[in-house]
Amino acid sequence: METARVGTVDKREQILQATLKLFSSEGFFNTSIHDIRREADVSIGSIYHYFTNKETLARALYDELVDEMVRAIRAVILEQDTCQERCRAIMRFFFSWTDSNPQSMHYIMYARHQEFMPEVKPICSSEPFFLVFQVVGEGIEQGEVRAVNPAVATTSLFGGAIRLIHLYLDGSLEGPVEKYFEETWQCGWRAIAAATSH
Amino acid sequence: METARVGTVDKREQILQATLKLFSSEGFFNTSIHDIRREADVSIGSIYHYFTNKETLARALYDELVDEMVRAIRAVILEQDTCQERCRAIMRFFFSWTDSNPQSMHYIMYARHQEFMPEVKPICSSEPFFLVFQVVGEGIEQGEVRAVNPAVATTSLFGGAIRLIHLYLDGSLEGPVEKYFEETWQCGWRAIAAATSH
DNA sequence: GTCTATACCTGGATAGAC
DNA sequence: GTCTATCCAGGTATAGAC
Repeated sequence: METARVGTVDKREQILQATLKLFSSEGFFNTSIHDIRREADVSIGSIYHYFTNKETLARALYDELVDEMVRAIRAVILEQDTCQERCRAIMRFFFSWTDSNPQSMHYIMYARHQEFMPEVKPICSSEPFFLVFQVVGEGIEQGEVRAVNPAVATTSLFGGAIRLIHLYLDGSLEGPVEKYFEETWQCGWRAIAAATSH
Repeated sequence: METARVGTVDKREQILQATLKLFSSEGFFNTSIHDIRREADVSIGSIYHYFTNKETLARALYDELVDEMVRAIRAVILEQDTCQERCRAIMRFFFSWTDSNPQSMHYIMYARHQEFMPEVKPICSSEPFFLVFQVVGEGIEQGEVRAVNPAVATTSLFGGAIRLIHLYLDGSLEGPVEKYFEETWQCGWRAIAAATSH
């Protein structure tokens, strides 16, 4: 962690950036260490100095991005009070992050992580999704959300947004994706809102 | 196409079945031709007799499954009259197909096809999804569905279902997935139904 | 049409100089 | 810490017998 940061950007970060670019556009398996070496403009030796192998590199990148997402969701939960406000802010974050950082979103949401990181839990049962699941679960308890299965409620609320983001990341939908936010949110919330809420 | 089918199951089919099993569980890149050879209990020579290369094999499997899906959706469209009935039947098909044929569903919906079939269109812009898109679009024109962006309407209606199916295929949700159908459908339709419809 | 044996090469990882 | 050169396994695809 305490690598020198003298003037030039540190190499570790350089490598991670190149990796993100290539993994998100070409995929893990279509990206060789040699490709990363070229893109990052470092030597193979440096890559293996900072990361023990290709999988570790993928994993480090994944963990950083998941962490970033978790921090954002946690912040939202602290700032907002009701389930509705929290979910709305979380969905907005997904949209704005997609526009500002499509590669990160692509890598985190789209890649089949288990195919190259056997030990990692599927993204849908990882921490960010668990947080969202909890928020929705509380909404059910409070009566803000209709009494349906919590998994169904969560997927029904966010499924549309995620699907739309996939469509965009695929190139099947023109961006910026934020312009679809309001409508998507309205649909999602309508799907699960308790009768009193709308 | 006109391969002999004398008594024993033809080898082409044997190979496709083995491929489906391995690709859906291990992924395209983690499955070698040798693995397929072993699983299908044929020789490498046979595989290359029926398929020019690994990518062609993946593609043939993909095309067959997409075709099956398209036929099912087409049948639904013929049988049902309203947008609501059609969408409900299509969603039901997704759920029941997931239960009866999880490997096919996994391969068709989950794999990052573009990573190994560069020329294939992303699944969300492929024919089955286009059919669904059309059905929803007509629903908007007929006033059955609220006047929102058609892409938003389609993803809002089916996003929850697809997400839930992913969750199940990931092993994050216990099956059979059909038990979640009714609730998921209600949420999905509620998301986009015109005011008069419910 | 089916098989085995093998050619060939990509690409992950290491060695070791600086 | 950074680099280049190199090793070597694994995997796709082919050759050619039967």
